[in-house]
Amino acid sequence: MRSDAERSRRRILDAACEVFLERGPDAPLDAVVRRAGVGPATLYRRFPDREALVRALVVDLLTRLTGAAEEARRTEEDPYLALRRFVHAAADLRMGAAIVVLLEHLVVDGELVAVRRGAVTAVERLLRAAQEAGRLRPDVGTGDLVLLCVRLSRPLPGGLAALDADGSLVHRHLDLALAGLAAAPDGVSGRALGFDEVIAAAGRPGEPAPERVAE
Amino acid sequence: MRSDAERSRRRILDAACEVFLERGPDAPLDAVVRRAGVGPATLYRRFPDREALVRALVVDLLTRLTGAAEEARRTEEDPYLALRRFVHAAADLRMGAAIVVLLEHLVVDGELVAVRRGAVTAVERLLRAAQEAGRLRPDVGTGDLVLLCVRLSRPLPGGLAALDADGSLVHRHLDLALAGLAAAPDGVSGRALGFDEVIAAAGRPGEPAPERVAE
DNA sequence: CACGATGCGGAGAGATTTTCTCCGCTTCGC
DNA sequence: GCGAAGCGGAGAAAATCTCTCCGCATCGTG
Repeated sequence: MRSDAERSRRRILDAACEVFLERGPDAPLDAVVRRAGVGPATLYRRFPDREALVRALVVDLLTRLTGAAEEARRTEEDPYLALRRFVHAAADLRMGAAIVVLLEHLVVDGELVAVRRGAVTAVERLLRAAQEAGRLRPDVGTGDLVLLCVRLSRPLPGGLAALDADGSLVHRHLDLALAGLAAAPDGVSGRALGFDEVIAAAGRPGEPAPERVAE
Repeated sequence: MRSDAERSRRRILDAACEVFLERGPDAPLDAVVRRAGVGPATLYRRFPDREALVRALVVDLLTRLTGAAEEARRTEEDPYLALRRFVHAAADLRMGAAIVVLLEHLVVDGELVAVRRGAVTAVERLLRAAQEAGRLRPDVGTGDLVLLCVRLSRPLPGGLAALDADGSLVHRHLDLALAGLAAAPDGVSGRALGFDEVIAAAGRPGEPAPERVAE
């Protein structure tokens, strides 16, 4: 692949990530094109239809996410700090987009299942280590962690986004939430949420579709 | 106003709240109509244009929000518990919508300023009381609180929304975040964010428009 | 209970937005 | 420098959105 083609591809994926985060998975591809600063033809040449783009984006993000989790585990001694480092990295990767986009209009094929499993495993390992070290309250699950990341890493709506132009506010609020996840005196309603439950929910967009797994 | 007209109005406002939260403030009014289960003519009869609808929604939500803050202060002895009660009530009111919608396409007129000031004052009073009681870390501001509410009370994207069909997950995650806001050992990056900063950001949608205050 | 007035929903015209393709020019890699 | 691959813009076709007209239903009152 020629270098300019690779550059275009990267630009399109980055733009798609932001646009899908801001406007949902049905956002016009035209908006992606504008954000990426490329011509429409460039997008449609590389990604024949919406599904191809979405699939490429999800694989890209989940792969990098898994990498971030493993790197955090290698880099930090303290399991809690490792988790924290990972969470911040996940926010920078705009983890929310992977989820937003994974959920709708996407047939889950073998490749996707594999990539997803890699990410799930890596995150579960991080969380469990932090809990076993007693640095994290035991009544939170991986699902809680992921959903908090999704919620906190989505861009703020409208003009509020300007408050966080450099992304530092996301990190501040992640820190606050992490402080809540650390062993803390207060009781919390509900029960720990597992990653598997999140995945199961991801499979059924509205009501109808069951987890559409091809093969 | 006839009783069925009142019912329609309520349905439309509730639907608009959800739709704007899910799809942003530019969501087609057609979607609001479908969600509300009314005919298009009913919406356009009651609200001549998008602005009228948005304005009515914002006033409605901010008024109820202020009421919730004051009620929380009256009901709970402990200032921290009062704050907590309020935050949960705000989530139920889908506070995010007020903000999302306030930010764009809305000329801030006298009525809006008044309603907004009422809400700001009530919330600041709650937060300050909790901090003075030493129940809340001093390095968080009203802006932090509001932004966390906005982020946590927005509906989860796509199929994930099913995880929180009854809204209990929002409350669980608010509890977790509140535990982080309570006086806690961990350091947090950044500085306390004031409410006024959020409001200022609210005024400028993208880059261009200054806070467009009529009168 | 019946009547006048108010409100409602559906069909659909017109405007706008979105998708997707063709083609002449540019850029890359050898 | 030359061939091939890639790029952007213009624009047609399709889909979506906005908003109105009108016949029927519902409400509140006498």
